[in-house]
Amino acid sequence: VTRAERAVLAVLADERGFLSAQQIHSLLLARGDRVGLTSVYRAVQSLVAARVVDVHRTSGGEATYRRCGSESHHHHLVCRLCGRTVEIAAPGVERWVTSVTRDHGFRSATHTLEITGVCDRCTSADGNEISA
Amino acid sequence: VTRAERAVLAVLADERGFLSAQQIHSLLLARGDRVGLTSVYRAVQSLVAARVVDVHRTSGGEATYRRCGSESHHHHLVCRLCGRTVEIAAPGVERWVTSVTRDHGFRSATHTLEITGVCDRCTSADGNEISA
DNA sequence: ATCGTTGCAAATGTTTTGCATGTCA
DNA sequence: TGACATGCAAAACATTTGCAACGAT
Repeated sequence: VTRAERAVLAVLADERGFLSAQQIHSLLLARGDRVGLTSVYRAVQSLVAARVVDVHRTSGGEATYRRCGSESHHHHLVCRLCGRTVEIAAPGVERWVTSVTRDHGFRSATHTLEITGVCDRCTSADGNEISA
Repeated sequence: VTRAERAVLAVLADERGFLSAQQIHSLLLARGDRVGLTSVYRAVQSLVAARVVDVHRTSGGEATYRRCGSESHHHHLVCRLCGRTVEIAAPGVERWVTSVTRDHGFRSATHTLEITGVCDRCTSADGNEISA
């Protein structure tokens, strides 16, 4: 557990949305933590590997991060207008993936499943478009 | 409707998966179409704006594209060593996605599911390790 | 002394933009 | 001619890596 990882977690603990590495870095500097951008990138990498942090790719292509609600395997339902995210457990999907993978002779399989749509708030708030 | 747009659509018409801009460009060259990479980028941009093409961001951060409506919806099981790909139909997963999406009030949902592993050939061809 | 962490600078890879040229009505 | 499409080269952008210096055990 490195200093940079602790600092990144401290920032993510305060924020409930997704933050990009650069935003995390700016907030760290604002707090007075002197951590390099490189270390922020390295920290989020290992936090993601440790399943402590979730990644989400914005439509602009940058990776954004937030603290996981749970450390077990789960998937995301993401609103493509406002970015609101719901964590979803999918035991049935996990079982299906495991069996179909084995049926085809594959080993060491991993999977990613992401669902994007428009959430109820954005559906009713009509005319709202992505601005950024 | 520009020449580049027509060329990109022609490539996407043949492929049912998602292709990156660079893959589209390579396929165009292979076909004999002389189109610059820049024009491919500009073409997919306007095709996306026109809602003729769907975008998907890979976990690696690159944008991939496919023709809209060509939703012969299936998923891929990809060997991360040799690249061999098996197409998989997953009606159960589709149903689950639909219901969980609706339960959370989301509309216009799309999903991507990717499974990667090591296929039987690569497992038996011993000594092969992930190099990248 | 050793080993892991740090951060600068430089490299990488994707995508965008400036600009001069080509093309077609 | 005029407006637009093209493509090269260079820029912009997020991210990764090389490497030398640092700190703790």
